[in-house]
Amino acid sequence: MATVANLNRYQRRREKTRQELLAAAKTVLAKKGYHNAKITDIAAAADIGVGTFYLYYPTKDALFLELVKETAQALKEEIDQARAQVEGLLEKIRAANLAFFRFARDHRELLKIVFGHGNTFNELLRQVYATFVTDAAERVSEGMQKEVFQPFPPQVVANAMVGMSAQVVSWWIEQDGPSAEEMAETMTNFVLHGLALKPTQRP
Amino acid sequence: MATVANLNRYQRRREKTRQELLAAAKTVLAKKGYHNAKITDIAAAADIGVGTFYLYYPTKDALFLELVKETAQALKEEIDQARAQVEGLLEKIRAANLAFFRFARDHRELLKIVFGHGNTFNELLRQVYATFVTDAAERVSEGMQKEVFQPFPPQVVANAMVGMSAQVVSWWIEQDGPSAEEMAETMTNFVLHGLALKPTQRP
Amino acid sequence: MATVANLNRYQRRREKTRQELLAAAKTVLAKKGYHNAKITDIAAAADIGVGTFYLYYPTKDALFLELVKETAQALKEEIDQARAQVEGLLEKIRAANLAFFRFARDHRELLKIVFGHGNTFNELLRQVYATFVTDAAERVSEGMQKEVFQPFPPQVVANAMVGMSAQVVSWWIEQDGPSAEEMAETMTNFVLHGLALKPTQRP
Amino acid sequence: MATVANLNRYQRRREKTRQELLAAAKTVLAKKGYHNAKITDIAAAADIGVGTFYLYYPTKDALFLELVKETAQALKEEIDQARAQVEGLLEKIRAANLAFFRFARDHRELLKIVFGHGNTFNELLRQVYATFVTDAAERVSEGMQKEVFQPFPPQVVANAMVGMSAQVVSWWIEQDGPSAEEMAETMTNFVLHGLALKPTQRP
DNA sequence: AATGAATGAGTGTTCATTCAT
DNA sequence: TATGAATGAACACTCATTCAT
Repeated sequence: MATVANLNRYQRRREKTRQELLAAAKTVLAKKGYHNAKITDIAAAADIGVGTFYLYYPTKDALFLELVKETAQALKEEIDQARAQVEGLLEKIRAANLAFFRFARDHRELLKIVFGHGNTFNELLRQVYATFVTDAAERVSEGMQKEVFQPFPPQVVANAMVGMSAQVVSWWIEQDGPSAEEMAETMTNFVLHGLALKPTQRP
Repeated sequence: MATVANLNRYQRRREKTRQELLAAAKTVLAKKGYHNAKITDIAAAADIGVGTFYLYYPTKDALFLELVKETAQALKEEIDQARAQVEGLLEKIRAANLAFFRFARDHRELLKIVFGHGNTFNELLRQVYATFVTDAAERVSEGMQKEVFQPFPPQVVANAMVGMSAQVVSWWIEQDGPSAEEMAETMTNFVLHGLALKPTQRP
Repeated sequence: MATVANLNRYQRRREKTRQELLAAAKTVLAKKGYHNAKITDIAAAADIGVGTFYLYYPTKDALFLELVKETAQALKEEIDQARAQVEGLLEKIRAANLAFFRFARDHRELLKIVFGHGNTFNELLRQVYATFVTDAAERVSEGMQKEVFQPFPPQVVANAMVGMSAQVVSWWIEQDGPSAEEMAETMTNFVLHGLALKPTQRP
Repeated sequence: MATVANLNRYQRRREKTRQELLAAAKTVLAKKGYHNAKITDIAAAADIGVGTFYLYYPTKDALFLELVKETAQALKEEIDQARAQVEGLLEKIRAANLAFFRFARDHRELLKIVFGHGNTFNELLRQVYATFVTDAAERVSEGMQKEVFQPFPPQVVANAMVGMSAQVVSWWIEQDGPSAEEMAETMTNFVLHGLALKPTQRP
């Protein structure tokens, strides 16, 4: 009994500290980014000693890893659940997207860690992407004015186009897969006409 | 005259060294990534002294910045040019995509720098993205088998979907813009039906 | 009575824990060496809490000190006893040596702690000594073949010579005693002819 | 020419710093011992920056290693040379011993590093050894008074006996070699009668 | 008496940048 | 202009020890 009680007491304390640490880590990482967030900062924010940090995470990387993995895991679960609630592939996509953005809305902080600042590298990428997004947005707007494109929010679509291009190409350059021409064709069709076979059930 | 000739000689030498330096930097950065590429490595690869490096670039970041900006600039020019060659917004998109992938094919090294490894951070994101891509690819394949989706290469579409989601959401969480519901709606429509108003001129 | 019984019980418990702790410490220290043996390891091996360790020893050093002193004490007692059993100085030396090696045989673990690994410093010394021992062993073997030296096991004699030299010199460099020449003379004579006045009673 | 001159200039600078660093390291290590000598101390003593230290030695251990190995090497060379100068195995032993103690006299600092303080471990061993040495010295003195032992300086012989026992036993406990009884016999004979076959040429 | 969570001073090492030559 | 030796601030991590329970 005593032993059980003791264990529980220690466990409770540990769990409490763990929670505080995690919360502090989230805040600090979201604000400063991985590289600028020093262990000292995190420990200070959690109001614990530096050494204590290392009772919970073996390295700084490990903390970051857990945070990112946990976020990804949580997001995936939300999406899976949302998808399971509805019938039909198209409906599932709609549900997944909704879950995704709701998750983002509710966990801004976590996502800021994942897409985090505080890194020369990321800061730079952000700028470069921004350039392309701006450009894309103009083209898209133009297309909408001329009534060639659907009336989407141009910013959103522009970001979508840049994001998909970047990801696809960063995957592709490591591949010995399709030719540049095939890739371009695929992407063009996908962007213009989308995934759905029948252009019907648009709400 | 002699002065001019001298100046030219010096200028030529300077320019030559700068080029060698840039070339060496590309190689080293592509191989090791930003964080693992030390100034010493780059200088050694360019066969110049460390001190000399700083005669050409004020900081390590500056070099990286130039490299990335230059890449972005070159890419943008290629795309703009390609776009200018053809008529019609849809055609322009096709042309842009083609230019984009051709550029990627011809400048793998540069792109590897931009999407570079050698960074705990990026390695991690890569993994996380990979998880989502795998998942997405399965859904997409399923939709194609059931003839609900267009017959695209699933890998490509999956990467595209993950990339666009990540970019859009990372833009959105910094915004005070559309609600999660609106975003989800937009993205769903965009993914399903694409940008084009009329689903006609599919080749 | 009850009080005495209680005290005894507590004392007995305390003594038992102390013994377990000491035994655990011996094992861990012998295996890992002083520097690599963490208090946590020792406590875990003794199946007690870290804090409990400090109820028995004020510091890590104190534990080590006790262990070494205890070992030295035990060894000394064995030797003294053995010496007391026989008559004659030469016999006493023989008895002491015998007791010494029997103690070593029976307490390998303790001696390993004293001459312990797990220490950059000691590892290094060990190597350096080994070099000299190897060299000495060769000379000694040569002398035996030429029948200039007694037929001892060369390895043993070589270790003895290196060990005595190291100890003597490390004592001497702190001294303002005999000159180098005198020291050399003494050591040479000691090594060649030994301590005994008459070279008789060799068995 | 210019290149050669440059190289030489840099090389000269490097060599100079290297020497200063080495000298400073010797002093600091001899005074404080390995563990208490911080890189900062050594760098400060050499009047260089911390970073500079690492231009010459990859780690703190490496410095220590080089110092010890170098010392051992130098000592060995001196001894070998001295030995080569004379004929006869016994004479060679005498010469080696002389070289050894002269080296010690001339390089106290280096030897202090090797047998260094500043280490709980060593401090302790020193004490324990001292106990045994004191004891041994008494026995030896007694034997001399009774004219059973040669008239050696008791301190020296006592240190020699403790040193050889420690080294031999620390070698032996790692061995599957001779029995305790054999070891004791060997050591006794060696201590009493020495290495030489004929007890003649005593000066 | 026993526990183990918490502590934080202390240190080896890195590397972008500077500067005397 | 070119060099590379020198710099030192910065930081992650360790672990013996304390102390509230």
